[in-house]
Amino acid sequence: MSENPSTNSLFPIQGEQFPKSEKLCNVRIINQLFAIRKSEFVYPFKIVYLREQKEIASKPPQILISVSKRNFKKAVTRNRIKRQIREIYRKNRKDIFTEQTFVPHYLAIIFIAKKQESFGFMEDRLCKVLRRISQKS
RNA sequence: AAGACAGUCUGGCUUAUCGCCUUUGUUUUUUCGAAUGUUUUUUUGGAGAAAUAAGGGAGGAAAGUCCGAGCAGUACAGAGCAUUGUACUUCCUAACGGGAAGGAGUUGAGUUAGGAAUGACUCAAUUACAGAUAGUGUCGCAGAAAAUAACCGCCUUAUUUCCAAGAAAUUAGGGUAAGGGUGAAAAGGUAGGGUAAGAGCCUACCAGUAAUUGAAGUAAUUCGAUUAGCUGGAUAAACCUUACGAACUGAAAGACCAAAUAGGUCAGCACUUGAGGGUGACUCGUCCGAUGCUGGCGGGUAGGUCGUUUGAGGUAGUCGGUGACGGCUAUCCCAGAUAAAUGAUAAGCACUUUUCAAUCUAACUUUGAGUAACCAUUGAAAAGCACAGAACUCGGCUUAUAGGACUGUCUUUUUA
RNA sequence: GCACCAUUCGUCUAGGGGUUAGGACGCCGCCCUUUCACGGCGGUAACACGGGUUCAAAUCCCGUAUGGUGUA
Repeated sequence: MSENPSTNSLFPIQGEQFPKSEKLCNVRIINQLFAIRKSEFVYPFKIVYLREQKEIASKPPQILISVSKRNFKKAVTRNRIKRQIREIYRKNRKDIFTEQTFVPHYLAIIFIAKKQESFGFMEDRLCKVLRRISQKS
């Protein structure tokens, strides 16, 4: 479609922007997402995803990030983990989701671990899970 | 100078790459309305999106949700009961259970008076600090007795036994708080008089209570005087009494806009003799025109704006006040998110600790010099760099907190 | 966000100013039995933490920590 093969039509202009339309806020869709429960797991991430049938994804997926209050009591550490996960997703999604791969409509990234992990470790593992989802058909 | 304790203030910095939220300006674009106009338009206003430029973007506790207010809705004549909170005095404050200054009590240290008990003064810490003589309740164990004290003891009267009298003993009664190994607490303390034995029964001194009253102080209270009965345990963070206060619910409060009650089905009513709708304040007129209205069942929607960040506001100066704090003047606008923004990564600097090396020397071995601790300086490496994230907004309190700065008190050492 | 409750042996609990802090299940030892189980006897082990009131606190009051509940 596009002349330049490096550009991705899902994330056309500035590939590393993260506007509000890519965040999942609707309560009904969240309930639907967790009712269906299609998921992948690689420590320390569990990913729940949903793709509506008969539709080809033309928009980038909406995501939500969840860190349990039970495992991390303090708001400061929860906020930091969520920010790190958001940065990893923002930097790497362009390479993972393209027109040729499987693109879900909605994603929930859940952090399962009981202690904080290093940024490099989390980046490696999160890319691995997202690639596994993108290989599906 | 070091350490401990208490209080006040502060709570890292820089660069690069990629981002998030918000305010304002410009450009492009979508949509809605108004005017002009009628193939194509132009002007203007509102709302949304994108790009770009500039500005701003967590705290001293944002935390706990322990108090007090603003604000909003509901209720409400007034007063009382019930429930519940507070409690030395004066002041500060919008208000407070907060704060300031003062008073009193308790504890500790020092000085001093004294034979001692103890008193006086100074300093520090601390106190939910009204009432126990309005009433009710409770006070385990021990102890005679735990709050209307008589078990033992002491004294005495009557009776009986022995009997010259007295003494002793038995039984019944009376008086008596001086004595009785307890206990957290034992019915004012000491001395003298007094008595059958005793007792504030009386007297002196001391402690305390009540009433009247003088002086100082705004007051709490302090220093005194007179009289009285002589004395009345503790507990109100037991019930309670007195005084003062509290209506209830919380921004998920509340206000507005948009969307929605379509189609279906059941029952009733009206109707081509014109139902109903548009235009219009209404009627007439005119246009559309066959189903319309009411109720039930069932079905369906759940988003946005305001509230919301200009406020008992901040900063600086100055004046008043012992102080909390207040007045005046100047100046500034300083987060506003909504399943949760204020960041992520990398590098460097600063700070702290540890280790190593070098310099410096006390000292030692010895007389060529060598080995060289502590402190300090320089360099390198490693580790650490607190507590913690706004959710309508303020005033406090409480709790957490690496490192740094300042002030006060106490202790130790050195010098004079 | 707001409102509220609880914390006692390893577990579930009683006790609401004066007890040796009681009970059940568990664990340990002994007896019973050829052995195990059942049963009997005995033992072990607890008032979340820090202050205060009181002669005396698991209990009353204040603060902290932890866990939980309700609320659209």
